[in-house]
Amino acid sequence: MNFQQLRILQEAKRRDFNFTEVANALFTSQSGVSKHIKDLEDELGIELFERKGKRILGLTPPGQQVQVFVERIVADMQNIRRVAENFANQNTGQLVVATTHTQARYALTKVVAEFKQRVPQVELALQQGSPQEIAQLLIRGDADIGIATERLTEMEDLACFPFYEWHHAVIVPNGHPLLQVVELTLSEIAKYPIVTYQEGYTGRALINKAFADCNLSPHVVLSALDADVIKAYVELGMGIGIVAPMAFDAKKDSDLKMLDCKHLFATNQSVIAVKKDKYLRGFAIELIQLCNAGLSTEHIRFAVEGATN
Amino acid sequence: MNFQQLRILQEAKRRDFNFTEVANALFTSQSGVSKHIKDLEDELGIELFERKGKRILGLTPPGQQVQVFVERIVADMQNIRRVAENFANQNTGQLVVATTHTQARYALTKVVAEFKQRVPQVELALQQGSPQEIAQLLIRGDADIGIATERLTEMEDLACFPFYEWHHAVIVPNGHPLLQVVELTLSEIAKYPIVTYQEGYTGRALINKAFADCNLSPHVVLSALDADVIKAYVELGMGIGIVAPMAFDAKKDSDLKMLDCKHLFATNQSVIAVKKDKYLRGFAIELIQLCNAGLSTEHIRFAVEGATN
DNA sequence: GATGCTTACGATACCCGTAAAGATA
DNA sequence: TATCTTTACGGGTATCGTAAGCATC
Repeated sequence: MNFQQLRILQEAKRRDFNFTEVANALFTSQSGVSKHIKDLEDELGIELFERKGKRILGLTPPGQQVQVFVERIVADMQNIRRVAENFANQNTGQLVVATTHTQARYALTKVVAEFKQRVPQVELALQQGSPQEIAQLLIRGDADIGIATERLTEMEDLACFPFYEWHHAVIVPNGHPLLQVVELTLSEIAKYPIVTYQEGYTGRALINKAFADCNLSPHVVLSALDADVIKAYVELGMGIGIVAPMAFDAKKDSDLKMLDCKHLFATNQSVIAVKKDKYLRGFAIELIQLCNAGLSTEHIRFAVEGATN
Repeated sequence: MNFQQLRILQEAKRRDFNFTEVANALFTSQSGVSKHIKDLEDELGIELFERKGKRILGLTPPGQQVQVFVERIVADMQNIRRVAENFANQNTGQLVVATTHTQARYALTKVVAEFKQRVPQVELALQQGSPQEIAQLLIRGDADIGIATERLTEMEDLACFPFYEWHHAVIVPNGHPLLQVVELTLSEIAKYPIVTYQEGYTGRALINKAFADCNLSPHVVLSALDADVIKAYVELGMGIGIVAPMAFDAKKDSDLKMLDCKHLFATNQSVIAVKKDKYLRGFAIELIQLCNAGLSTEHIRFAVEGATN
């Protein structure tokens, strides 16, 4: 048994058991992959892959159980490398932050600027995606830190820390009749066509829920991934927008007005997430603390690594 | 990075950083050990061992952090092997049960007999030791299942299941004045010289505590590891014995009488312990269920492996 | 016929062990 | 001086990649 064999096992599952792709992904030859797997199967005395002649269909039951440990071994190897890098080059390296457009564009700008000033040598990569994609990236080990508003807290394998709370706000073009309304209500809002986030993004679920709880079915004429798109269409008069308030800039968005709606929508909790059992380099913890200054290094490490026991 | 290097790291810590011993333990050469470590240090770009010239003193801080992951990787390799064996040879293999004399001699006899009948092919090894030694064996992965009365539940890295409960009993030679006493009390017992278990064994702590709580300081004339020794000296008239009741056999021990003392000593809880994150083979779970029929396979697996998340 | 797994084989690199050298107590 | 680590070197083995063989779709 050696590491290459385990890496191949892991990659095989991720590449849908196509050994050719596995070989490419690991920069080696098809035949090597094939042989490594055969060797491992011989050594263990069991078949790891379900075969139909020379076609691989999937994992056998023992193969599935083995896979669980393989994943952890490969992750731990990376942890060892990360520990070493952390000591060898204190403040150089790569940090991959998986996040949504809203966070990257508005909430994280200050954090990123501050981070770059503190550890300029670190190559910071903002990887954008949906919350589900962010979770995937974290769990597969392709991203170090995930930041989003939805779904991350539900994942068993992620450790989450609070980032900040916010409420959706309504944006309307200048001179819109809603600006005359004294007490804004959901039914008032529902009278107008709405432009807001796609399902699964930036608290859209809470928007749906707020209306559903009042038995209202608003007319969403357009949904988009980010507030910039939403604002553009609101400016065009396609409807009123429901966005995250940090996306509104009174100066730049002078053609629009924002209406506060704290009382109408439930609280959104943006969170910072990390895969459990992952070794975090010093600057990764620094970034988390820039997001939430109340988190001590010990607390973060314990939540992430202490979960082992 | 390869497995041999990690095995060497692990063994180095266990052998107090004597590379010569490490080489012997792993059936390889000194020089190989040295080179492997150097290679790994070069690859990681850090020193793992604190050196004074050519003398190894211990682990560097990064070395200590690396060690944590090394331990888990090596354990997971064994888990993979165990999964494979479990599927390859359903009911053959080895099962190491670490336990104390009391459990091995009295509580486990039925369990072992039943187990041998069910899976005769499994080589069952009863490894005797103190509760502390049992915990060590489990944590180092040298034993699969631990059974004892003390200290195992306190260990963070062990998953524990209840086995059975019991209370200490007093044994006296035939015709002993204590047999005339109607209501047995601790102060009555404390009048006589006592023969009982050594510190750390078979609930001795609870015996001490019971007397201490009553401000009594009994005269323990002899302490021994097991009840057979204790009974022998009670028969010789050296004093009265305090033992686990399962050690008393009215027929065989016809020279002795047992006095029930449920009301005098606190309850002892015997437990079955397993190292967390360890893959248990089918017959290991079977043995646990023979000890405690109320435990489902799923419950056991979850307590041991599910603790990962 | 195209894709994809397996087997065969030769070159290379890696690992191991013997032996000598260097360092520490 | 005895113990223990490091370095040097040669033999053996395992790994890798090219290429050919052969199922599956």
